[in-house]
Parts: sequence; C-alpha cells; structure tokens
Amino acid sequence: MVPKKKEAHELQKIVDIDRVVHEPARLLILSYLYVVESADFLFLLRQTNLTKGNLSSHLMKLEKAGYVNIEKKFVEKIPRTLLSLTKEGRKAFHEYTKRMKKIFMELPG
Amino acid sequence: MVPKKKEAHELQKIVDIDRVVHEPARLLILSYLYVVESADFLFLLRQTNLTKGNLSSHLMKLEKAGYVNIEKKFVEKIPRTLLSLTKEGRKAFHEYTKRMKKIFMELPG
DNA sequence: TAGACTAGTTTGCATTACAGACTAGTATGT
DNA sequence: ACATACTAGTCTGTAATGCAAACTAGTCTA
Repeated sequence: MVPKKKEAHELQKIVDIDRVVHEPARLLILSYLYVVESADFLFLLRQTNLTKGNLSSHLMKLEKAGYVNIEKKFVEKIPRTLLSLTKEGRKAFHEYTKRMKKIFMELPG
Repeated sequence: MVPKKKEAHELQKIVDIDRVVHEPARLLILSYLYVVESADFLFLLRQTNLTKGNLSSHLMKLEKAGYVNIEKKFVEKIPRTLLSLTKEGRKAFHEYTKRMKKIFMELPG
C-alpha cells in the first residue's frame, strides 16, 4: 500500500498561494479594481504611489494572467487606459483573500 | 504651504510589508519556528516540503535578516543544524501577521 | 517654437526563488 | 574490503521578478 500523501494543514497550503495576487503591489491594484469596477491608469498611479514603469509592468502581468482587461482609447485627443477586473481576476482575488484569511486565523502570533 | 502627504489607508501600507516574511515559504518556516522554539533542518524539510537547496537558502536569508539563529553541532558524529527564532524574528513575524490581519479585515471580497 | 505636461512603454539591472549537482561523512549489506 | 544507501547539508546555475530611469509620442501653453 502506497503511503497516502499526508493531509496538508491550511498553513502548508500557503506555498501554493497565487503569486500573481500575492505580490503586494498587485494585491493593492486588485483591491482597487475589485471595488471600483473600472479605473484609469492615472487613478491607479495616484492611489498606489507606484512608479509608472512599475505600475505598467504589474498591469501587464495581470493582463497576461487573464485577471485584468486593458482597454486603450482616446478621450478628446488624449489617450486613456481603462483597467477592469475580468471574471477570472475577480475570482482569483476572492479565492486569494479567502485562503489568506483562513491561514491567518490558523497562524500563531 | 506644502501639501501634506496624504494619509495612507491600512491597505496602501501593504506595499511596505516585510518581504522577508511575506514570501510564502519563509512565512511557513517562521510559523513553525514561532511555536516550536527550536527545530532541526530535517524537521523543517519534512514539514515544509521544500527542497533542501531551497530550504537552505531561505534559512540563510532569514539568518541574514537577523530573524533566525542557525546553530550547527554534532550529535553522535552526525551533524545537526538547529534553527530558532531570534527576538527580532519573533517581533517581525508578529508585526507581519498583525499588519496582514488588519489589511485583510479592510479588504473587500 | 521652445518648454512643460499627459500618458504611458521599453530597457536595463540587481535580486529572487528554485532545483539539481555536489560535498562529506556514517551505517549497512555482501 | 567495497559498494550502496542514507544523513545532512552547501553550492551553483538559471529563469523569472520587481523596480526605476530613460525613452516615445503626442498635446497644450506662453
């Protein structure tokens, strides 16, 4: 009989946490998008205090993961980038926070 | 009058979170050390399911941050490495979890 | 038409996390 | 005696990451 894989505690599952969401800067971005439904680049830039380059690369990463939608358009000749959560992203964020809350309840300290 | 720096929400502080603790593998390691007071390399290896190389480098990182103490000794001709939290490490872990709990309470979802 | 501003993207770099190869010695089997 | 397996780690190589500064492209203003 092959030894059954030991049942992992909630705590041990932390190593499998979604790294895309776990990164603090992205968690912050996702938190904003989760509540506002749609935001532009500058709004996020101000709220997060990230640099432009950094914000841009995090958004690209989130897009590649299928978590945010990046829509570029012009408003009176000025380019505007609109960001919004995808259904996937909404789910991922929710899963992540659910998991983390559980973990922190189990955690000592 | 110089504009006062906007008061950051609890949420925004997440970007300043202690990255040494935030890394899932290390959070797991610290959680074990927080409760057992002292553990050896193999114990952590089994509990965490990390590879040896990975565990080793995480421990070195924690040591460099001043969070864990690495004591090497021989027990009946067999080398044994004992790990324990330093006072600093205990404090850092506690601060981290306190901060994260607050953040997750504020978080939507 | 020069300078400043808006709105980002691209590039370069230093740091990470991770696993696999390697070291060094002990215990066991034949 | 010699090989194999185990204990206990460390060292090395690599791909990915996060970050900021430099750059692009166009608009507005004095």
